[in-house]
Amino acid sequence: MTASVARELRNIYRKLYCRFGPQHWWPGRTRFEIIVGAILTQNTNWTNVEKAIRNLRQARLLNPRRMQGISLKKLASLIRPSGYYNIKARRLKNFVAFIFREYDGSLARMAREPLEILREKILSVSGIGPETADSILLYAFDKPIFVIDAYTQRIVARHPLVKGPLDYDRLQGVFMNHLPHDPKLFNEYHALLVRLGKEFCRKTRLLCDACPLREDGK
DNA sequence: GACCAGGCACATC
DNA sequence: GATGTGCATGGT
Repeated sequence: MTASVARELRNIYRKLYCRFGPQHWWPGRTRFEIIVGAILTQNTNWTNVEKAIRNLRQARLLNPRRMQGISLKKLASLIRPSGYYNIKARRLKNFVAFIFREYDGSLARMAREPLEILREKILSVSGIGPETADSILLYAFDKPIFVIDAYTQRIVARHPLVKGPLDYDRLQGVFMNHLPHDPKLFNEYHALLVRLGKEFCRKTRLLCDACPLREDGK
């Protein structure tokens, strides 16, 4: 743990918060809706996910019991706007089956599981990788874990903060080893990084002059 | 019409 | 262990 990295991480957070304000994440009404959103947003624009979630809400499928009872084919057709709908339908089914197998269908019971054990179990569900798992842990269950996504990787890669490889676990360690383990902070920080990424750090664009991190970045 | 979006599993070398 | 590929829609 180096003091300079900790200082810079706080500095970045302060700049982002001053520039963008609170992001009010996750955009979901219930724990289950957040879980569904986390799976549906895999490599997909959020506006497409909103359409799919709207369909699920209209069909009254935004609870584990009801989703368990619907056919894979019907579920896939409802989430079609979110893309990869066949795969994502299976992933939703996998997760629902997991909730019933491990927690008798109770998200409240699931929430009582300690972070490390819960993360391990969620990661064992087929279709749930580290980002989806951590999004669920942080945003649905309020567990203190930092979510790393493509935006975060791009932003850090273009900022002289971390040297060396930027794989998921290492990057997550950088944030978690230098910041207090506060779910509220992790929530806002990740949301702000996504906000920054959407505006200034797309795949083909470098940080431009208007970027709030520009002055101490590249 | 190309590119992109809040990934992941699986095949192949 | 690293790298490549399939999965798919809708907005810019």
